[in-house]
Amino acid sequence: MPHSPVKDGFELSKTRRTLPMALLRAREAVMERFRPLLLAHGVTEQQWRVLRVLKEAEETDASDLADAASILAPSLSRILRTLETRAFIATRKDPQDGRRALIRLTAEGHAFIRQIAPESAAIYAELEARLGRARIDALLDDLEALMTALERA
Amino acid sequence: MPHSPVKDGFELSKTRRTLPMALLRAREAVMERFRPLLLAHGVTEQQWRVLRVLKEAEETDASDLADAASILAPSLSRILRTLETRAFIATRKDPQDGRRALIRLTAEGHAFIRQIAPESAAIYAELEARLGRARIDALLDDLEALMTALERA
DNA sequence: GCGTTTTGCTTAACATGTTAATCTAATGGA
DNA sequence: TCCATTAGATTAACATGTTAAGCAAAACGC
Repeated sequence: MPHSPVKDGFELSKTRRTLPMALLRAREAVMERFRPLLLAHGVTEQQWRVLRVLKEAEETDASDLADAASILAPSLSRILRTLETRAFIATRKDPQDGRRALIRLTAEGHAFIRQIAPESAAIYAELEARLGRARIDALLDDLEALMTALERA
Repeated sequence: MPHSPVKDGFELSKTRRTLPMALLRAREAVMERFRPLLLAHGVTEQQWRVLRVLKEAEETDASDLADAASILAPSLSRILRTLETRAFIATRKDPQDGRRALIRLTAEGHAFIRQIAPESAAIYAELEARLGRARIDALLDDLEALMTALERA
């Protein structure tokens, strides 16, 4: 029994023992291991997320991309501009809907991902080795369940 | 069996099914509920974290504060300037170590927290009601364990 | 069909995240 | 003591987070 929850329902919890803080710290502990790799290749964490999502989809519009990468639309606008400058992505207007922007990886974008993927996968494999695949899977399931439970107004 | 992990150890996982993404999305799902409150009171999430940490400590130096609030030193410098302008905190030099800055809440800072705390606690209580106290505690323990397992070079 | 509303995206403005550089105070070593 | 090193904090520069506006295209209502 590692904890003694002393709370009457009207006070703030200990900051450290709250979902937002715990999730933030845990994520930070994980990301810490990937940052050197990303920095060495000159991409931000968010740019890398966008590239990975694009790799998993042939072509997407900005909204789906933003949702899949968990990036807000304004940030995505800037990121896409950057990635287009580096020629990693190509953009076109949706012929069916003039408002939508369709985005896809270029050959350079694919090549860039191929260049980083092995190291990234190796880091993740090291995480799995240290934490255990089963524990990670269970945690991912729990997080998924949490989000499902929170879905609705 | 909700998932079929198809991975040979040399490819990237599906972006959505990774620890960084899952932790980010879960945190976002939780924070979403607190944002309206913080916005209404004119504080950012990070400023609120700093205030809460300060409330739990009589007086701390900037380093401990940054660590406890999971905020990097450069961000904390700017945040403290803002909070000092609003007269929520007071700063002084450590007499024993001229490099350290000691920070504490002012009466206004305490009053501000008292003003928001009930609503914040209510939102958290609603989270607990929806997710179950047991599940949240288990998740917090798992996240703590994850960080412990990742501690070391 | 036409004006209104909604949707997809971009800009703007300000706060924070992130890395590197800087500056001052304390520490260590000769 | 003196100098080099280290530690705590700030500043700088650029990218992203966040909210609010703005803009054009599409959908809606009559």
